[in-house]
Amino acid sequence: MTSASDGPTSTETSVISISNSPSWSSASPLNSFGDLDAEKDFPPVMTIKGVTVTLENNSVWKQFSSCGTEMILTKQGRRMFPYCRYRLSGLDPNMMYMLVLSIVPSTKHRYRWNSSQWEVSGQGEHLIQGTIRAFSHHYSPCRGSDWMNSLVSFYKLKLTNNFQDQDGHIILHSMHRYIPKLHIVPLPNGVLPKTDQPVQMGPESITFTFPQTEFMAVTTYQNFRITQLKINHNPFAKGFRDEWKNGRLKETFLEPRAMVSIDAQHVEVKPAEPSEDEEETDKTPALCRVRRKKKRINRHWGNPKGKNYKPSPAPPAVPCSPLLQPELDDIDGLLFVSFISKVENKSVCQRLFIH
DNA sequence: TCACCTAACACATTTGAATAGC
DNA sequence: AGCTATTCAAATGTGTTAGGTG
Repeated sequence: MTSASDGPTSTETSVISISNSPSWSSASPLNSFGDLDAEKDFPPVMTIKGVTVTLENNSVWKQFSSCGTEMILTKQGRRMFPYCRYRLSGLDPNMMYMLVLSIVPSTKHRYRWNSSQWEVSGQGEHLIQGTIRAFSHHYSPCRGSDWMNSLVSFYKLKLTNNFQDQDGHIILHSMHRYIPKLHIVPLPNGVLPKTDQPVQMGPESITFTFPQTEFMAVTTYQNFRITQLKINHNPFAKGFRDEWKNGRLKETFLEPRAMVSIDAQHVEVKPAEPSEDEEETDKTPALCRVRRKKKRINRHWGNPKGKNYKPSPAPPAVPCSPLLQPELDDIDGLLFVSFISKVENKSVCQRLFIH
């Protein structure tokens, strides 16, 4: 296997020519957009040309998409949550493949949040000269057998609205809708293209798009229900969960006219993400965004576990390809291995050329 | 005034170096 | 000396929110 360091570094870019255009998607499961197909149950498994890709954390994506997924953009780059995690099968075990994630606009419009839902506010920003960045999995290229033996997680991918970004993050426009696309690019020679050389996606290349992963890029969360889901699912936001339980924020946020009933299935918390433990989500009535206009609260977060708190030790790793340095993902009580190197965890960003 | 953006903030988690014990 | 376990601090990832900008 080629180590991650063999690929382009975070500051290097290459160009991938892709024959399938972003094709403005009309399909959207986003309730807050008022789409008719919001109730569709998008399958977590797709098979194209004998290659099957499973959206491994589909249950979480479904919960988010039912509310209208939002992803925060920051200048320094923000990780996606939920992130794209796939399981692959049907690849040629001995063939080398590149796995690339691109995030393309799913509509031509710019949006604005109007009390309880998104509405079109005008023409969307154009792609700069038809090029967008794509995130190459840092173990690319890798043998088909290696990709198939482990989960493929893109959780290192970061989103930014900084168009001068030099860190290799995916650059998006705020208040625009996007959808991630997974590109599987076979490399018959096993040679990673040079960073300044276009990577031709031939007819054997495959692109997978899961409609439930569509999201709105924002700089501040607009839909209160999304904030609640993020807090409930993301371990790094655990510190905010108590606030929902003790009702302080509930009282602060809730205004009768803004309340929207929340379906029980939308707040159901399943242990699907690396964190998810966990107690049932508060059945807090959802409401549209109400910005708090009050003095900053001097909060006492207080770690109940005290200074001596130690995170639980990582369970034993599931055997995987000896070529890969495993990283554990704890999902649904099971352990999976994803291609993450603690040593070489540079994000690899490439430019994707769309014809 | 409004919509949107930015940066500082406080917390949780992760990571790795330092230390102790065997 | 070498290995393992424990402790601690720094780095990083979160959502919050006051204030800035156009």
